[in-house]
Amino acid sequence: MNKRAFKNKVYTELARITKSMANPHRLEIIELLAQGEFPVEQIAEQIHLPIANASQHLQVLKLAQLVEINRKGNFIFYRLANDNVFKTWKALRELGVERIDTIEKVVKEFRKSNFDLKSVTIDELVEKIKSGKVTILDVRPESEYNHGHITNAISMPFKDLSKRLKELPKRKEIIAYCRGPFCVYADEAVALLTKSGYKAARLEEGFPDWQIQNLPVEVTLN
Amino acid sequence: MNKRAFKNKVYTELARITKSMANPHRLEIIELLAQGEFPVEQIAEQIHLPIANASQHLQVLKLAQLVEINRKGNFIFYRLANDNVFKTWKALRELGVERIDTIEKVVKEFRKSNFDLKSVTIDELVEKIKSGKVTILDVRPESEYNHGHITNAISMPFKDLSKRLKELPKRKEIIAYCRGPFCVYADEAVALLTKSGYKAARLEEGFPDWQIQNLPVEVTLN
DNA sequence: AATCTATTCAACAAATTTATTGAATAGATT
DNA sequence: AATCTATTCAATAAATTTGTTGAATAGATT
Repeated sequence: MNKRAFKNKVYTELARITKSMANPHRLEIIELLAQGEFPVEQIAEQIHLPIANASQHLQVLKLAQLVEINRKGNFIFYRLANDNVFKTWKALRELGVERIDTIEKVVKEFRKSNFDLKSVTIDELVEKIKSGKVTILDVRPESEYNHGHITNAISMPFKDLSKRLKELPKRKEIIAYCRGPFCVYADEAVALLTKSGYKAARLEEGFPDWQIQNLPVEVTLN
Repeated sequence: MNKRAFKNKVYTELARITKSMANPHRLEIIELLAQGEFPVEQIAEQIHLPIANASQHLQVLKLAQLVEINRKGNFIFYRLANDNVFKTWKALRELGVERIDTIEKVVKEFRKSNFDLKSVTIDELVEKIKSGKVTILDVRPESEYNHGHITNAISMPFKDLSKRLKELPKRKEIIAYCRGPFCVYADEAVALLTKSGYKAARLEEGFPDWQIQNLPVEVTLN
């Protein structure tokens, strides 16, 4: 094989992988699968897509070896093939937020007009944990919490939050987190908490960003 | 704006950026521009593309704000817009090498059948530098060396290497590097050096990978 | 073995991406 | 001001990607 044929082969393969990510629905699927494993039907529901279409996008990701499957009874669960998939999505996400004004603007405007709330970085949360006085709240659906969460975080899915407010301490600051920087559960939770007299802020990023930094996590066994 | 409209907007924008990278020629252009800035004609020549076609690909990257231009006299020089572009390319590259058997296999086979040589990682090179006994050889074209190189590296573009072999010490180990893991200059250099009785190995990755880790670099002023 | 059901497949039209060609343009240089 | 030239644009055909529909399938469950 000559030099040019070698390069063509390598870059064509890399473009193939890049293409498999280059679609809004597939990026959203990747972000979702960073939370754990899900059957097609749940993925389709989360992403607001017809099942057959979600399945097609999943085939694309599977063919590119970015996701793997795991059959349990009647259901086929999809999951990310490994950490590098999330790392690449994270790099793309950060590139987009930094480079494309539209994204930063849309995120800020959405947050501001709908919530206007405070947020903390992962580093800031680490400091708060060291100093002790903080309650960490996981507002994702319970199955995602069970699959992995920040050590000592309390699970309180957003849909249950209003009923379970009393369980939370009034004095300690509450940091709510969810799937990632574009996940709205944490915004909604902080808005509700603040309105109800709690001191609360959201974590800017999500659980997978915490996990990839090798910060302490727990898994719920069953 | 509601939740779904917000997410659609964000993921569509991120997919737009991803699409702008999702092409073999554009990935190769990004890797080249990680070495410095180049006019269209040089880019086209390096990538083996008609100029009009290279220009079109550059427009795609410019529209996505991944590259910027800089006019000098009659020429328009293209460069990466910032570090995150290289970081994302690096993430994609590592994902590809790890996930896609074809890539690893092609790289290994190409190296083995053509050269069968040794290589060292960036961490290993750092150790070798500490212990003193190593010569670092930059075999990229001189303009790329001038734009930025590993501190204390000697510039000896591969095309001049055979004439200038005598300038190199026989006893010290020589580590040659070039643009990145798919760049062949370093392989060719190590093959020639080894054949001529020098002790040589290539750096697995390239100068931009060194630079992004904040390891010591120099720029040639003029 | 028959049934059930989550998922995939197949086929199609619409939209997008790509390479090629030759002409147009912007902005230096003379 | 005229010329030169590196780069971009415009137009086209071919190839690829996308969403939709309804049927097919594989593998549990009964």
